Amino acid sequence: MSVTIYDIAREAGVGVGTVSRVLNNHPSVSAKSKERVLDVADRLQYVPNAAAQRLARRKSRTVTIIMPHISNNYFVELLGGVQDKLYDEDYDMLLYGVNQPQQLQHYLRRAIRAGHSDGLLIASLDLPSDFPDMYVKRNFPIVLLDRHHPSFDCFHIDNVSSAYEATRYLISLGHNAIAMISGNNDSSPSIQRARGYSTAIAEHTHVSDGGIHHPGDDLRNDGFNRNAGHEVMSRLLRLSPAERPTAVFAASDIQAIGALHAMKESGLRCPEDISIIGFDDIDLARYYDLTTMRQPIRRLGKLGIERLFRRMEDASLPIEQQQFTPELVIRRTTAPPPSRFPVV
Amino acid sequence: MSVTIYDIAREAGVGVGTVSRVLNNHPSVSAKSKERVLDVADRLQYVPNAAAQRLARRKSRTVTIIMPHISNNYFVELLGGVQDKLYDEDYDMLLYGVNQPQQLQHYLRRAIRAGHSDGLLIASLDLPSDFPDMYVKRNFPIVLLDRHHPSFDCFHIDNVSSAYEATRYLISLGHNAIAMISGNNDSSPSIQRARGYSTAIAEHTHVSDGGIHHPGDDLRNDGFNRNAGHEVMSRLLRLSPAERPTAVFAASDIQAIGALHAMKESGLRCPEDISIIGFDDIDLARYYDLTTMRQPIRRLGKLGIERLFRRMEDASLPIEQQQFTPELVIRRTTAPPPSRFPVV
DNA sequence: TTGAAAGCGCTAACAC
DNA sequence: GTGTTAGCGCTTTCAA
Repeated sequence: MSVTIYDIAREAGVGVGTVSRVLNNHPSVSAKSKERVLDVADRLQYVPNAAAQRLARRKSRTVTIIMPHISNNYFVELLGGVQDKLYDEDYDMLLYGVNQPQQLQHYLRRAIRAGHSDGLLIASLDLPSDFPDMYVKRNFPIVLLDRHHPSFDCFHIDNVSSAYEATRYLISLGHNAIAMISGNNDSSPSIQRARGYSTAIAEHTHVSDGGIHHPGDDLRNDGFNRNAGHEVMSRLLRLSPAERPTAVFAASDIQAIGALHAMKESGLRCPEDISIIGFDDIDLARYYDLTTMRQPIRRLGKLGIERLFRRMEDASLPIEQQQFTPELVIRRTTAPPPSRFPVV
Repeated sequence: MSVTIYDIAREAGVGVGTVSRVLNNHPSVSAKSKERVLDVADRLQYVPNAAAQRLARRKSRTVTIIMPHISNNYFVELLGGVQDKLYDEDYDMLLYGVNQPQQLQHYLRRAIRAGHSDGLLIASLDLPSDFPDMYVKRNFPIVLLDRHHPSFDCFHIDNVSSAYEATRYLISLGHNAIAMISGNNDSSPSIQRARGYSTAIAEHTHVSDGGIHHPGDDLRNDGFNRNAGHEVMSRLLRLSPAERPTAVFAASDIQAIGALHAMKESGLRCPEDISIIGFDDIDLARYYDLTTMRQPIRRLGKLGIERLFRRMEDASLPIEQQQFTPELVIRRTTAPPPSRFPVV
């Protein structure tokens, strides 16, 4: 049905070896053969069969990326850092979006099949406990982003100290009734950020802890989604003004944005009534003038993919792990607290 | 190096045909063989070679998606509608993000190679003029999203009539000095929306056309970006109050938001001083209380991928083209014009 | 039901 | 330099 190198060989009066050599720019072919082959290939509109190439070369020129279901700007940015490199290297990108933990298992199995892809980038996903063993043994090139594991190359941030710093900033503004909007209780960044928050609160005894609040309804993306932020903030806003925190630390920008919407719906102003600080500095944060902790998201993506290429070349490389420290970006959703007992 | 069906066949004392049948759940195998093969496969930790399967089956179980460089919520939504279906069908998704027109050519060539993917979804991208011929002939399954072309299945919206309606709405509010913030002059939605605008203006002779203004600086994403909206609006605001339009139609929400920021910086209020209507109804629109034309983005993605699967099953299907009509969503950035000659 | 064997389309080693 | 040939690992037809 479709034209193969045998067709070209026959038409051009050469062997398939020569055709293959020409098509792959192998040096040892005469100019004459080269021209003839190229001519015929062009005339026949030859297009190589990708599956056959993969099988024969034992290389797929494809990289698999597994990340939470793309429903979120964080991943848009991460991918941005990855795509350019792939284009430069002429590699394809196979993308899996994970909704539920079970899917991760499924995708992992697919991803490491021979002939499927040559390397794997896993972002923002905790590995199943039985996973590392199996894959470390296979020695399949894997790089982790936004997560840490001793057996793999990792590029991630220090969640604990960043959350600590974010909370400290609210305290430094004079807030002494602070609460946290957290994510799902079993995602590691969520846990780590909560720990940083708690440490900061504990160190300042004059600050009352408004608690760490987990979303109940929408747990997509580990609770790092807009609905979750909206839901939790709505809960906080139902408290009496005296019980209500004057500042809130959201575990992610996208939740902070949900919280901002909840405030707006309740007729409250940010930062006049309640200050909000987020985490990540996704693109949207700028639009919302959101104070936040900036993660070098795009940079993580870029470093990760570059490392993956190096590892695909040389599987015996020593493991590389890099931790980054987010920086505080002050915008306009944080301010000193309102007086709690206004003159009547 | 890695274990093949030959290894399994040998160990299990059967032929490779039987192994293959067992692995593919072919009905005619004895329970005994089945058990033995499965046992050995499990013990040897067998994983099939994807490239070999593709070559032999002449199917890749992969769908390619080409869209503008993902930098934008629009595409997050679109992909959301696509991924679920792919998971259900157990297909892989190969994703290409296009930055510059030349990349599109490159990706198209890759995508239609045999053994690469079984179908192609192209979103929000104008096809190169020489493309259709080549691919129509090959009969490769292709579905277009957010664009129209007579030779392919298409799911898109009626840009002309929506822009017309948006403009009419401004006129109905009493505005008679209106301008448009447009995108890059060679993207088709940009052109179509400008046409709808012009038609509406032309039909109302008492309305003075403030012109169609294209961004000069930032042409990313066809000019559908925040900077572009900001830049153009700033230009309009430098006009004297008498020359200034009282209402503006922005070709996209994201530009409208840039325009809103420009107004704020100039100390002007929306809608009191100038009304603004956007286009798309992205997530942010709600937050900014932006009046806009709502596109069924997620739905387009879902319909597109479903159609693609049907076409992959049956390439001889007649072409299906569906055009949707965005709906007007009235929020709070539009109002009747201020009196143009206020009493001093 | 099952084994043998012929592809799928390409690469690469080998001999000339 | 170039043709021939043996894989790559799997599916599927054909006989038995």
